Amino acid sequence: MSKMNNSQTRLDEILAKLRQRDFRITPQRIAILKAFIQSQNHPSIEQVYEDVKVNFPTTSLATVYKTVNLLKEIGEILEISFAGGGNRYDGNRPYSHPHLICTQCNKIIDPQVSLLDQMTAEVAKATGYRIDSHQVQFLGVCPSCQKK
Amino acid sequence: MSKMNNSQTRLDEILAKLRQRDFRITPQRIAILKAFIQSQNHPSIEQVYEDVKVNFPTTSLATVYKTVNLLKEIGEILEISFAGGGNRYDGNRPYSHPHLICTQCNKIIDPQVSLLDQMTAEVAKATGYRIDSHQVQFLGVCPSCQKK
DNA sequence: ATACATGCAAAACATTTGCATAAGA
DNA sequence: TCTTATGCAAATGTTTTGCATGTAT
Repeated sequence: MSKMNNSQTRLDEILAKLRQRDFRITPQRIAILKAFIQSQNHPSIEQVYEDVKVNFPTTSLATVYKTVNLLKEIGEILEISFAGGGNRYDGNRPYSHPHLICTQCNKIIDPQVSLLDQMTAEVAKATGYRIDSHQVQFLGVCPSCQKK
Repeated sequence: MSKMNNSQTRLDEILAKLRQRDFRITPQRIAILKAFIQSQNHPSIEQVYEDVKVNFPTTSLATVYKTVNLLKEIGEILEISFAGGGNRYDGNRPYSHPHLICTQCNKIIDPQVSLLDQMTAEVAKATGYRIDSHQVQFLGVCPSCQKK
């Protein structure tokens, strides 16, 4: 199962969902979706905009924002907010999951965190809150930046 | 040890740190500090501004922002960012710690999370990152809002 | 007395909105 | 054809900045 096939599958899934909900498939939306799906680097709005403009120079920033909001509403994109950085987005895994952010090169990766469910349960039990989602960010320095 | 004594102690600590670093103690800074320290509710900038204006009506929003930046720089205030909400601040525990946010009434509390250190160590070991801090937010509905 | 802080207004950003036009269904 | 999406520009909201004045030290 190649990366390209995964990307194509994911794109088709989202397009199907848009059709199903009577949203229109436009070249701009396809280009924006591709930018999100092909980026493994949790891009910012601005990065997606620059990326889309390469192949579709007339696209406006407003359309990128509108599309991002649409994708958030249908649950196909995850917004990552953290103190000290602008918003970033994950179009590949649009459900709550932890991120590990290098504060020097701004790279973001998705670590495996086996204790997270247990931790969430602990908090829910201790406080009586119903917990719907979480936002877990670790900030640090990646191996490559540590060498510099 | 009463709450008032704790507040006074915390205020004195921060004032000492400001003096030590040759920042000036102004009535506005004291009022802003008190607003942060007395609020148990992780206030927003706007809330602090409104709070300060009650006793000090000439204070400007710019001064609140400048003071917040100063307090962040000297490490005496923690900025809490999360998707779907503006920034909030914690002037009482200015070090990384988890928050539990009610998405209905916007109340924020600080739960005990015993597994967090272990989780952080797990991530550092698995990825090779040096982890300096974390931002852990749980989003849900508090017991009181669940009843409504 | 002399820096530094304040407060105002303007500027800088980020994001949203209104509306005429273009284009997908 | 008919409605929705786009793109522009204006509006909104938030945070920062420049600068003259006030004030802590």
